[in-house]
Amino acid sequence: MNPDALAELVRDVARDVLTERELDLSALPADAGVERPRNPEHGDYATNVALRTAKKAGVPPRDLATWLAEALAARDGIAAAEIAGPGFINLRLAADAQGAVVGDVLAHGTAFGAGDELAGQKLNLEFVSANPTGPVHLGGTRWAAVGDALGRVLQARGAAVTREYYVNDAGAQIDHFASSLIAAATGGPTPDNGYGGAYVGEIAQRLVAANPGVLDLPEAERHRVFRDTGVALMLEEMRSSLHAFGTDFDVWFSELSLHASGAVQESVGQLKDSGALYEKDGAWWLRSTEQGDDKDRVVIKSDGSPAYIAGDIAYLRDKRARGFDRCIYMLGADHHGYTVRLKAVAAAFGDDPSVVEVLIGQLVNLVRGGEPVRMSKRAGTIVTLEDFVDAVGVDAARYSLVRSSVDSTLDVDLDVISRQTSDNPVFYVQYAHARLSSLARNAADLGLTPGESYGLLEHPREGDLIRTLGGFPEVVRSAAELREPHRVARYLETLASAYHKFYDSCRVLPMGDEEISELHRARLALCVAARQVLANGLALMGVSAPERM
RNA sequence: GCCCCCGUAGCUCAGGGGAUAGAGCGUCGCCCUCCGGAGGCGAAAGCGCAGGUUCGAAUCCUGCCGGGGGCACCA
Repeated sequence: MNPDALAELVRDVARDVLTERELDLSALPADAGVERPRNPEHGDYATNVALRTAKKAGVPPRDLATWLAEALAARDGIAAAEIAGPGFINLRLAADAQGAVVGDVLAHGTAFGAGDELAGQKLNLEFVSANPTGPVHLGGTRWAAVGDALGRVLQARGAAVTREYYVNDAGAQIDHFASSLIAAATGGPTPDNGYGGAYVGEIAQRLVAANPGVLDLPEAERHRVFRDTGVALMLEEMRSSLHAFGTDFDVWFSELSLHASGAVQESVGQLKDSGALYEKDGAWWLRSTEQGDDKDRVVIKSDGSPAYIAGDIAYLRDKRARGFDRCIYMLGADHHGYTVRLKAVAAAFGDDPSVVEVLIGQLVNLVRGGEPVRMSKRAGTIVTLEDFVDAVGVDAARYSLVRSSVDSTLDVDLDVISRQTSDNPVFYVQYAHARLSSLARNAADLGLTPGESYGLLEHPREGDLIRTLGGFPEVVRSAAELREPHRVARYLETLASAYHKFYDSCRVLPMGDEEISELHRARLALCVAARQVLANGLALMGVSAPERM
């Protein structure tokens, strides 16, 4: 019996009891369920349903708990139901009922943990979207890991996900980038507001090599070639480093294309016509204060040119036209003020602002030997995605970024992560998987095959492991609902721990010439299930599940 | 001044109103006659402060203190 089934049973019994006692059925919370108590003495599962229902039903919690416990104890699969404290009911499952979870895992395989509550939802996930004026740095890397993992989690629960990268290839920064490339190609000094990293020289060199004679073009023409080709080369580099990182985008959306196609003009015109924008001081304004902004924002400047947000207006309209139910934006903390503006854009189109969902990720701080490392794209003293991966590898890099809530600023100590020791919890989780893989190989050598006598799995640590496995689908479900993929990472650490503890106490393979028993076979099944769930969880984070380490 | 995030063990971080607040690393002490010791067992050590809501608050609300990040007719 998995937690869902048990919760269903509890609600079922509660309805029976309330009906029988002629109490108010609506007192029962719809989400009444079970939880795993911290203290093992409190049973396999516990429910607070009596506490939550008693007041509204008008009966003392302990009385209600008593009735519920009696009724629960009589049900199949429940070995014991005891009242504790103010009205908790502590439940113990029969070993065979609980062990059936192992069979569930084996039956579902890679699909264990998947669900369908998001089926039919079309979600657009926009993340990274770093300016194509330099390599992806650490902040973008955090989103590359978290955004991709979130996409995997959402897909696992049934959503249709499009990963999208908004390319800011219009605007002054791009011109500064082009000027910097020209300066590098001609041996001139890096211009003010320009970019001076080593990568600028490399790209300039490649650009000139691929376009002989480009330096002899008239200035405007030369600038255009450097800008367009430079951005293309830069993007190709970013795309390939993101790919190596395990993050691939379905759509690379050009900001410039929105201007070139007239989409900006059209969408702004639409909002002018509908009265969503108003004119003041020669400019056109978005009523962002209606969504809580400090002040309204300019969409069309008084000189007639579009402000940055005009692109966002066209872009959101485009996304909605492509049929996305939700547009999720993942932004750095330095852009948090943008949240209300984007919601205001949705509202301007007459949409519910909740179609725009903005996730704010706090910044990643770099530390080296306790000293903070300053990041500056222009000075070239940045730590890039590639630097990070070179230092610790893709798995450790992704895992260390995904395992924490994006609400937390993250301190990454380069000295620590460069050591490549087992400081990182990813090794703990991967090791469990490797150990289980090894066990599977040994079992195969011995001719041991998984068995289904799950009722034999009565050791406390077998029970812990089984219950942990049973909790996986709910973890994935909540990670998707809350947009918090780090929950999966934390779960995996718990699972790895439960497995190691089990393995320390319970012998799986027959010793010496011991005969193969049903217990051996049931334990092997449990191990296969544990390995499956570890692999499924690691896959959700885009981290490999090694057979050997 | 206004807005967002954070404040939990020595460090980095978990903890969706529930019982005795957890993990990794670090410190100290244990455990290998065969399945991977990259493991297990034990010890020391913590919710910034003050109110409020609740049967029950690390969690929700308010205020204060401390840290980080934002507040453009820039992009």
